[in-house]
Amino acid sequence: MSHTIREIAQLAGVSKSTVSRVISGKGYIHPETRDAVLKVIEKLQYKPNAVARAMVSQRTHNIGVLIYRREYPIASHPFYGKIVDAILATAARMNYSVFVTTDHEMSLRSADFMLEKRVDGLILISRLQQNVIDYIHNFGIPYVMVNGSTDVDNVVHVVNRDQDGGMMAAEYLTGLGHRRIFVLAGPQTHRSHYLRLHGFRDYLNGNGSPLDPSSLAYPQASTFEQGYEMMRQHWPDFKSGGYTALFATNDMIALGAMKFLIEQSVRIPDQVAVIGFDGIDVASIYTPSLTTIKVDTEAMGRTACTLLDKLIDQQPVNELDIELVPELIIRQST
Amino acid sequence: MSHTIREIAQLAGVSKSTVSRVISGKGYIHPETRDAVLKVIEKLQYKPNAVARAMVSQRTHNIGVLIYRREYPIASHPFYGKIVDAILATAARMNYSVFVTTDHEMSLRSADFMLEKRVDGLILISRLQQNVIDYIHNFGIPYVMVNGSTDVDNVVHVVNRDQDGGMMAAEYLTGLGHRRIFVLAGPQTHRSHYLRLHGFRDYLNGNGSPLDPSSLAYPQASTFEQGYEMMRQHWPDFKSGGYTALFATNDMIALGAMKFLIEQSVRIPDQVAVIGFDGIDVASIYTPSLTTIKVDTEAMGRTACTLLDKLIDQQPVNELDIELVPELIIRQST
DNA sequence: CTGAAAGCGCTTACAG
DNA sequence: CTGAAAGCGCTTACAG
Repeated sequence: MSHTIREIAQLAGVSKSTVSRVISGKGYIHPETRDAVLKVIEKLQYKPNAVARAMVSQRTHNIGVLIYRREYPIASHPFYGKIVDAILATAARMNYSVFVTTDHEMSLRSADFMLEKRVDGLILISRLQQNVIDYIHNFGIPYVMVNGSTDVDNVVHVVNRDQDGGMMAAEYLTGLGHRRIFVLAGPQTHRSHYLRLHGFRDYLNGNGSPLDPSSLAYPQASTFEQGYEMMRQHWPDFKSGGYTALFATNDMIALGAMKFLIEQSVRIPDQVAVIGFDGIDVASIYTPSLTTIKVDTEAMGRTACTLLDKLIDQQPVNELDIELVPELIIRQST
Repeated sequence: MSHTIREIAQLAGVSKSTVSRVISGKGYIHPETRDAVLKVIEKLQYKPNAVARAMVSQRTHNIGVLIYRREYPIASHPFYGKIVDAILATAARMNYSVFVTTDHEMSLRSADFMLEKRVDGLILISRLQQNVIDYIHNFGIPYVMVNGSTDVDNVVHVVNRDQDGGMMAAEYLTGLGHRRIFVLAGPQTHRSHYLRLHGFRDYLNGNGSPLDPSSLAYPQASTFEQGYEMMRQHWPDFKSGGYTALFATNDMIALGAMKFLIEQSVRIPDQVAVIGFDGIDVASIYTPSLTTIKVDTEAMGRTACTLLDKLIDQQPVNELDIELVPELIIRQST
């Protein structure tokens, strides 16, 4: 079982204060006293109770990750899961433990959970409801938003340069000689899908070959199933439209569409080149592997952690909007 | 900012004890007093400090999930991530918060982390080092093992019936008429890979068509890359061997091998049928989608949580070895 | 260099 | 039905 500082003190023949001092390393202490105490600690495998420590220091060394997800998956999400992984790794390095929670009910319950637990800070991922954000904001607890859509002033946002990414995709396809490009754009209420489409469109406009509305379809969700379904619905138009390339505003949609194309015996990339966005793992192992604009999820998680730590420490944070640069990854599909 | 029970008491004109009682709902209390207190609580958006509560109740309502992973990913792992998701969902329902940690250094550091945090219990996933397990065991904290390889007595284990799953795969392929089956078996030091192979082999033996050693290859890791690579190495033998089916002891290996086969223009399932094991998401969206023996990861996570809760509550747990039944999912690859 | 005391924010008997 | 007191396991001034 677990021991207390009191037992250690008794066994070492000193006071609790002394034990506390040798553990914290603060204040002077006689070497012999220290050794005696250390010996007892070692023997009893004593570990200071973090709860008691948090109580007095008003610091839990816990951070909470709150992800908005209407449904499964949460942690294992191909995109957000990577951010969580990066947070986990960085947090561990900084000696924080992390609570992972989801807010699927769009309620305040999950937020309450964290707030009651007295985490030192929060990382909010994805498009949480405004009321949840306001709620957390009012609590005055430090937090950082990752890939969020909402504009709250004076808050640290970590996002991807989605518009630039859209332009990169357009530039790449255009450079490959493609002139007839079909686009599958996910829900435009999502900041990412919106910006990616706009970047793509802007580039084409600037290039003198604007995107025709008939070359654009909107899957209702950014899922594999919707990508497949949308491609199926637009297949007749696609075939007769002379398209040689497909851009989807995320990998899952691209993959779904690609599956449909393969099933129609379309040769990729010979007949149709396909490019996605996100850079999830599946994209790299698919057959053909998917060319994509990769978001630096590792940096997102890492940066979010680092900044949150600064906020917790009340250190100044000079930049509030951190924008990460995506990268074009060329694979078999183009 | 956050308030204390003291402030609430003062504003409501009662004692701290009374406030505590209306919050906990324990003991009698005059309706008017209750209303007055509740009003103040509501107005101040007061939330009891969970740390202080944990301190006195000796219950944190936190559980820790410790996953063994030599490297990335941790939470986003296609298989373990699903278990984590199920744990997250179940834990939330039971009012537990969950810490997610990994043990990649095979050290005791991650365990210490949890132990100091005073979680009420631990869920250990995958093949943690024996010393880590012993260490945790000695601490006397309740824990449950999921998909672990180690045999510790008197501990709750939640596992998949891997041997049965292997038999199911063999039975299915045999039933389809396949007689020449090639097998890619992941590291045999892993309990799962070992049992899956044995179940498969046992069935074939019982069926009078034992597996020839030349029909068996061992990828060094249970990864996509290794599956691809092993298939590539054995391709000459495979081609000349008249094989009509391939069984891999997990989906990632199967997928990697399948990619290689597709690249050789092998038609799946017409020329070669492929079956994996695990039931990860990628398997269902691949082209062709992969037939597999699906492990009930949802039940694993859920069961682990439920049992851990019982252990924490000191309730009797009648069964120590929980074995989940896998399911054959037939898809395009067979 | 060391110890006694107060306090972090709660809950839990114990009186009344 | 309600309040005062003790205590959960630590840390932090304050004396000495």
